[in-house]
Amino acid sequence: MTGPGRRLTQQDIARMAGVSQTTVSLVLNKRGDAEVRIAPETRERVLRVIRETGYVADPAARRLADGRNRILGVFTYEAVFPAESGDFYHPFLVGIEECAEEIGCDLLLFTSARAASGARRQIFNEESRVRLADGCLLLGRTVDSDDLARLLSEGIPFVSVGRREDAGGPVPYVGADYRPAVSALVERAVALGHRRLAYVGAGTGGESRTDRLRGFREGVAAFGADGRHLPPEASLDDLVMAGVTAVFVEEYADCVALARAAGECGMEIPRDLSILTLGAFTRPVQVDTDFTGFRIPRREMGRRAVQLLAGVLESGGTPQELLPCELIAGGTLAPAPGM
Amino acid sequence: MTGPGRRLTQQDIARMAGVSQTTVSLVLNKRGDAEVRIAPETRERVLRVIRETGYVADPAARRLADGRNRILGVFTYEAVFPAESGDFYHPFLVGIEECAEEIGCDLLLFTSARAASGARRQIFNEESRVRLADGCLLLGRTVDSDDLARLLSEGIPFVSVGRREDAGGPVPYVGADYRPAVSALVERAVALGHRRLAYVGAGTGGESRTDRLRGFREGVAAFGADGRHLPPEASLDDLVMAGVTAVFVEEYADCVALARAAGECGMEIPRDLSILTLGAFTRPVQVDTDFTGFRIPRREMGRRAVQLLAGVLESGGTPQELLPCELIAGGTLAPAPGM
DNA sequence: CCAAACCGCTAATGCGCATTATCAGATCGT
DNA sequence: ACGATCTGATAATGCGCATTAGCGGTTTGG
Repeated sequence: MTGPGRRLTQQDIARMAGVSQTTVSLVLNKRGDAEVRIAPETRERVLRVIRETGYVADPAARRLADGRNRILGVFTYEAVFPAESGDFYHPFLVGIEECAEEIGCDLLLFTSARAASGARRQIFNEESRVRLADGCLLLGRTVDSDDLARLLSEGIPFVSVGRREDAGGPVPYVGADYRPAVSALVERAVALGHRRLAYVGAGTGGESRTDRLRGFREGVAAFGADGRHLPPEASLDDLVMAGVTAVFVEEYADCVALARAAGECGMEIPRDLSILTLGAFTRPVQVDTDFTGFRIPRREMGRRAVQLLAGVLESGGTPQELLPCELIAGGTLAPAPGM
Repeated sequence: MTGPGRRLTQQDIARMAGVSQTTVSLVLNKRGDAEVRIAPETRERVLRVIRETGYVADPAARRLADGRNRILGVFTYEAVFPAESGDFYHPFLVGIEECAEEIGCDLLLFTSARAASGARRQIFNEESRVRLADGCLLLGRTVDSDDLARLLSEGIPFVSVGRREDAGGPVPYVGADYRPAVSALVERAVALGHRRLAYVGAGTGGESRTDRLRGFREGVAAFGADGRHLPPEASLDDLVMAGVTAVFVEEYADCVALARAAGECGMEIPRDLSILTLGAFTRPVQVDTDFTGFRIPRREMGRRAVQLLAGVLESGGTPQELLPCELIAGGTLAPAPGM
């Protein structure tokens, strides 16, 4: 095909086709424009040369000239590919990739964004390549609010995967709708006779946690039950002492630990205690216990985030969307003891 | 920080610091150069403005001017994030991301490279953004040899993850060293008294398969046994009839199927038949048995590929490297019946 | 019959940066 | 005191592309 020499430019193509660089550019971009006309014959000639040489425009130059790239940046605060982070990002990425492919965009993963000290990643570091992308997707359990503010003030199009509070202005996001999901779980528990419920977990440290706790409280209020909030380190004893019959556990890991502790005390789940998880179901089938809870629509969130970002790029706006969580019946919710 | 207006350029910084754009650029790049001198005072003044404004250079312009980006392209022939492809790419990506982060590079995933018809991806499509990256990593069970040839002839730095035969020239790669691994498994089997061995699988269609088969044949020759090659669709009966006592199965899925079939016939693994897996994942499957075989060092391959690519970018060359596979004892290899 | 519209194309310009060539002033040597 | 060297900075240029203004030449309308 082409020799090993310098890469082809539009200038080269122009020479070969006996036209100007402008014409090549026009043929390449303005397919059937009204303003500028190109004779069909000329167009064909140019296209033929392009085809024969396999010319491909330099994306950097293109970007510099017109400010577009069809590249979406993906920023995360931890490593994307989970060696140890429990496949947290993975389902999101599946959705993101699917959708990016559909709309013909490439994905730029900002893996280099570590702070020098090996601390947390940061978006606007010295060598940041954010501006190479048309827009960005933000992933992470929590996102630095200063980063959000800066993104906002710089007018960089982005969508956060996960709901975010305002940060010097409304933040575009697609999140999981935890509140009605948790509330619905509370409703089910109450319907099965549970009257003393507990939420075990921080309930703070990120919108997703506060949303869960709010959903719990709303559910308790709406369906009439006693609901208490206990810290993550709450023991099984604490629960039993308080007469709790259904526990809503924020962290999945705590959920498993609690079930194990119960087993060791001779309690049977869910006969003696109902346990509901409000956390991650990465692989429902792999797990030994089939907890009652809900599924976070991670993949759909990824897809939707790309769609929303595309929309922002097209016509601006500040989309905010919450996707429903699908309830999972599971096997750890049973009628309250004595019902 | 900065208003919502146009993004900052070096020109802006220059104005604020009362110097020329050139000076800003020099301060930014030539840290302590001998040719061009900048007064410490001036340098400080410029750096201060940069710090205060949070200026970040436009990567596209940078790239256009000096031809570097610190971006590594990642090309795959299927979707990277496996919803159904059995997590094939994932371990590679873990290693790639780790290492890219270490050397301060971002990753550009060419997700948009689908052919129009939804066919196979192709590197050099009309909108290819390969040239935005300094170099590329190629992932995939098989890689189009025309693509390789073009990559080679265009002088685009790249490293293939997986060994590749020459394609109009030697191909830089890091692969798994299947031959000694399979051969070593053969040795173990022979040491346990097995005399009639079989390789079940295509043995063609990609270097990794041919390498496995060659390793098998070499092992059989070296350690003195009867080794035959059967197609993937070979049945359990075929094996039993042939008096085979140890099967080396190329495809992991076939491995599982074979074990199941054996179980249904009342055979006990590995008492009546030893089964060894050679670890080619093409089709997803539920893992349940702990097969004897070896571990393909996928993560290490990813890491190493990035290192090699960095080396190529630095100083050229055509690295070719095979990484050892770690043998897995597993529970499906036992002494031959009657030993 | 002349001005206005149209046609197909190109020269010129700018995007933001890195780099080269050069320049004005200070310092030096003899 | 005057050319030579050194210092610290800048004007100019180019990377490859997209875009705008405008050019000769032909057709049209009144």
